[in-house]
Amino acid sequence: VRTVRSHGWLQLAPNHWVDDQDKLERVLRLSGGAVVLLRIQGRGSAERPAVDVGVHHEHPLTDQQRHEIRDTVSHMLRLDEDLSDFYRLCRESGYPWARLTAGMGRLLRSPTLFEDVVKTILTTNMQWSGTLRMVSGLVDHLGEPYPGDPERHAFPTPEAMAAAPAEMYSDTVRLGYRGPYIRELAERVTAGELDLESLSDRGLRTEMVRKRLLAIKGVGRYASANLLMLLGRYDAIPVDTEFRQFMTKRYFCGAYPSDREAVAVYDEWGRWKFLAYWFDLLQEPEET
DNA sequence: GTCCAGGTCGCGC
DNA sequence: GCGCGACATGGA
Repeated sequence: VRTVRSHGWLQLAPNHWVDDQDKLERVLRLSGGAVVLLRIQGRGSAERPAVDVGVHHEHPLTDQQRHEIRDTVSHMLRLDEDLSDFYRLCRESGYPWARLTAGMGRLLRSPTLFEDVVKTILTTNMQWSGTLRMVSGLVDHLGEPYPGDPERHAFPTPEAMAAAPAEMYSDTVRLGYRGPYIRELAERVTAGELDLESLSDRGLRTEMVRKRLLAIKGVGRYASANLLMLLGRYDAIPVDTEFRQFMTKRYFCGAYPSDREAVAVYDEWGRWKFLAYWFDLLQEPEET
């Protein structure tokens, strides 16, 4: 479970991790409608990391398409995020994070916030296997196929998800009570009532972004904190069963702390609370 | 069968 | 603000 969690987003369709090659594959639908297959692989050293992106497409790519892919991959890997302040705090605190090296801490995210909101809602009150099943169902049934291998699909657009009949969610993908939440979200985004992607604006105040996220049906405290984390705002910790379990064991000798007490452990980390927790968790020896 | 998961909503207080 | 039951689904 811990291992799964540490690579969680990597496992959610249409992401596909090729284990023996340390490679991330993913079908991507470009804004113009072209559907391509990306193969993303790390390269270079720890000091000078680099990323190779292989693009598979029926036709030669235009410059605009190249730029879009470059921007998308950069967004997914958070190559533009500056974590140097967090690394500095780690050094200063003397925290025993021996394995922590520059470059860690860039948790994978999706090309769009829409996709991440959908996925986050599908993690709530659900075991990981259920999340995998539902996300795969959405991708397989509503995502556009990649022409080179029609078995593979992109993540569905809000339009495709809004246009799908309600039975698709209840009977085929079987989202349970989350179906109406997901459908309403897709409808509002499609109708232009809700501009999720504008929430990526770094100029917005975090409180403001949180408020907008909480206004989405199906997004509560945990989900909003998780989404803020995906947006590069680490001051809130998604308090879930995993967090509670870890904190109980790691800091409270098996006695259940309140959520408030547990979160307070990381108070000194200020706007980096989540990353502090994250590395704390990763440091913990793996179980089986 | 029963319990519950990487919670949230809609109540009533 | 806080406590509580309901909630679809599938896995343990």
